[in-house]
Amino acid sequence: MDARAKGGRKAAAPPTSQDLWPLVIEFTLSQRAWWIGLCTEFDLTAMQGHTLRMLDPKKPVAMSALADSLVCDASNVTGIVDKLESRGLIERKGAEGDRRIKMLAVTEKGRRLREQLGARTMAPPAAVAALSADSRRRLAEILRAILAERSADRMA
Amino acid sequence: MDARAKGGRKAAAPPTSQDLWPLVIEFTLSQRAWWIGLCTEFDLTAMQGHTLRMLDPKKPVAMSALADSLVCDASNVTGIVDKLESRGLIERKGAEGDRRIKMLAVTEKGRRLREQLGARTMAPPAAVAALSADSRRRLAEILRAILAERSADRMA
DNA sequence: TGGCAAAGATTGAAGTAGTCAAAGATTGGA
DNA sequence: TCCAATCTTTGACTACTTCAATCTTTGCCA
Repeated sequence: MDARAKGGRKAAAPPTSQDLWPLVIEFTLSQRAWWIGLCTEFDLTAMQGHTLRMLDPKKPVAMSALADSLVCDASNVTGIVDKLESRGLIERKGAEGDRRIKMLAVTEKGRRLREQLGARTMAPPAAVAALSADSRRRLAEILRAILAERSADRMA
Repeated sequence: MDARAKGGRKAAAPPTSQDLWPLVIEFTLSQRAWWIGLCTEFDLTAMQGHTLRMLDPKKPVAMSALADSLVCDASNVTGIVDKLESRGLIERKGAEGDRRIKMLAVTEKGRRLREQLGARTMAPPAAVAALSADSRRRLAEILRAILAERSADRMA
């Protein structure tokens, strides 16, 4: 709305990076509500949804690895996994060589739910589907660059 | 990493919208950790940060309006506002004509903190600053289109 | 004008997430 | 064998979330 107030003509002057970035921020922050709503449809919390999204049915991972993926404390993962396991969506399995480790495997039931969630998540909005091949390539490059920059920051 | 595994040559074939959208999702979900980290630097939780971000120092809003902005329950706002108020960052004020309403005003201390947070939030990553004017315009158009689509969904 | 429904904010209860510190189990190397 | 390191869990505490219930105030209307 601010954008329109400032002059939302169809093809306005190119925004400066100072103007563009707030739009990116607004966009990403607005995704929060969308993701929560989507997960709720599947009776999942946002975090449970993230967790299911991260787990690859074909490749079980350790709890600690999941904690890294979710960028949260290992102790936190215990509770989240508890809930998903009690619903029969995933299960803990002992690791081959190391009995300290619990590997997380997606059950068949979990796999089906995960697939449905994924289908809804990945359905591109019409605005994306309508992009030209060139626009898509550019957007992909930009997003990858920012992602790389961000994760470099995290390492530092 | 999957992207690279699949063939991350510098100027690859344009991604299909089926390929692009997951990247957008990955991007936005990754912002969660970034936002939490940023807010933590200012001793704010993510939600308190959102709240301060939403409040315009020049234009107080009602609690209920804030609840709408944050897409959360009104009862939730009470607690969040309590904490920010106890730190002297915002304050409740009675509305002119309606004594039911509490208007939220940003204090001078809050305004300064908000400004610092905003400066950090809005600092465009190098990847964005480096974009051509044309790329910036395209990206802005895309994001606005998706935002509009999403909010239309919410209304429906 | 007196009464009542609706609106705005708060409270309380219950559940989910998040951190940190400490403990238990297991491993691997000195 | 012993001991430090690793992986997971537990416990205590705070924050966020929703829902139902409450309280005040407002606005309508009979």
